[in-house]
Amino acid sequence: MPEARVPNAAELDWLTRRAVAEIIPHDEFVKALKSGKALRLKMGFDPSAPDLTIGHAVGLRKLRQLQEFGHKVVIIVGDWTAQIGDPSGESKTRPMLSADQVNANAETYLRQFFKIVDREKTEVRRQSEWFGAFGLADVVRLAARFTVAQMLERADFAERYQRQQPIGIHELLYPLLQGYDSVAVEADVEFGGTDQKFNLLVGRDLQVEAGQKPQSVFTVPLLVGTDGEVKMSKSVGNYVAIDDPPNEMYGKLMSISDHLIGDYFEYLTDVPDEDVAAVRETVKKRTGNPMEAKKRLAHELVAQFHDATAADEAQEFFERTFSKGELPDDVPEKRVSFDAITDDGTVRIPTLLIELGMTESVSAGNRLFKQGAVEVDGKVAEELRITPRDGMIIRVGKHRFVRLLNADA
RNA sequence: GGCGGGGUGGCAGAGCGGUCAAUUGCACCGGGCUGUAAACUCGGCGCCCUGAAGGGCUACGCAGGUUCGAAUCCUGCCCCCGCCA
Repeated sequence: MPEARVPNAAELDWLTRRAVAEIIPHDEFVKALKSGKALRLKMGFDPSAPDLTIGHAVGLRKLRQLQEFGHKVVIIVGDWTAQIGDPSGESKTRPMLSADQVNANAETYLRQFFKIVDREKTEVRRQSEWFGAFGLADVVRLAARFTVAQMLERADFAERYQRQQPIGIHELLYPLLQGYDSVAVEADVEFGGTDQKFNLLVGRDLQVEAGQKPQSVFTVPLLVGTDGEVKMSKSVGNYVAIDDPPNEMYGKLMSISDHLIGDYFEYLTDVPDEDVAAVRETVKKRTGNPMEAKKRLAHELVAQFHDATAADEAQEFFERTFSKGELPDDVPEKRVSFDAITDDGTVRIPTLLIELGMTESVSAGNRLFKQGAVEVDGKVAEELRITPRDGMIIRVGKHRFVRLLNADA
């Protein structure tokens, strides 16, 4: 039997409390950790939306921590359900995907996944391995294991039922399929956000049915998005992507609501509990500038998802361009043919902005000009037509700038 | 199968023959204030013609029709939702 290192008291506390919402049953999980057996940590994903946000990172970090003790992650590609999609069209989160799309998405997803999780200690499985051979009889047999009342226990089903909103029969099936995945891979623990609790619990029942030891359910808190209002998600747009480049990631983190700072530190960094508590206190009582805490947070996270150098540079970039309003060291350069865009030596600003990819339409460019948002070489443009010059700096708004180069030269 | 409600800009949601490129809120963009936080405030927010005045084009599920004129009325079609069976 593969062995895992047994955590000491402090480590155990860290693993089971920090960035954890709930562990069911808690005692069993702790016992398993202490047994020294390498556990199979299951997590599934839907390959229809392959972009990972730092919200996902909360759970992935936990997986990584457990891997450090020798446990094994089993990641399941939900390829089978993704190819069925959602025929009712009720849910936009389950479009029907072709096999090629699924593969491409899965690859993208895993590339990001392994930025945090250790590939060497991970087993990648596909749902189609077991559902490919499933027949109608198998599905009915699986469904027979549950009652309508049980399904209605799930919060969002209950809510929709009460509000008399439609619930597709197939939607009732998805939790069962996900639960069956646990049987198929013989999971010891399944991970997910708190919104996944019900689905994760289904796995336990099915495992018992199949004569397996039921998995523990491990839920992590849902991260609130940068707007400070609702759960971070790509569709809402209030997210920081794991793949965001350093400057962008740093900037987005600097713009989060103050009241999120504590949670972000707690869920996404290894900063000690005392420090997190101190940050919360500072923000709450306003004994210091929350901006300083945010800078530390942003630096921590950029270092984590990129590296320390990138974090330093992003911080420098931020301070320079936003705090001081200066130009950054490396203004992006854009080479444009002056001959092609000019008319007796001058060019209209909207035309130029489109050429530089700084705006979409002439109308939009005109608006920006009228609003005084366009700066040429550090001065607000007063005239609609300007004479382009090699090396000229064009700035739109507070932080979009380009160094114009003549492609004809 | 019967009865009723509805499809409008990224979303929500007004308009119900001209003054509607379409009220309003959210989101978004720009200016101000600032800590690229929140709050606030001012302006903008289809595309194009000469930055304004002015004009043109496309747009209110789809296709036709009535009318000088339709998002608004009529006909057909498609789709959604609720109630009853």
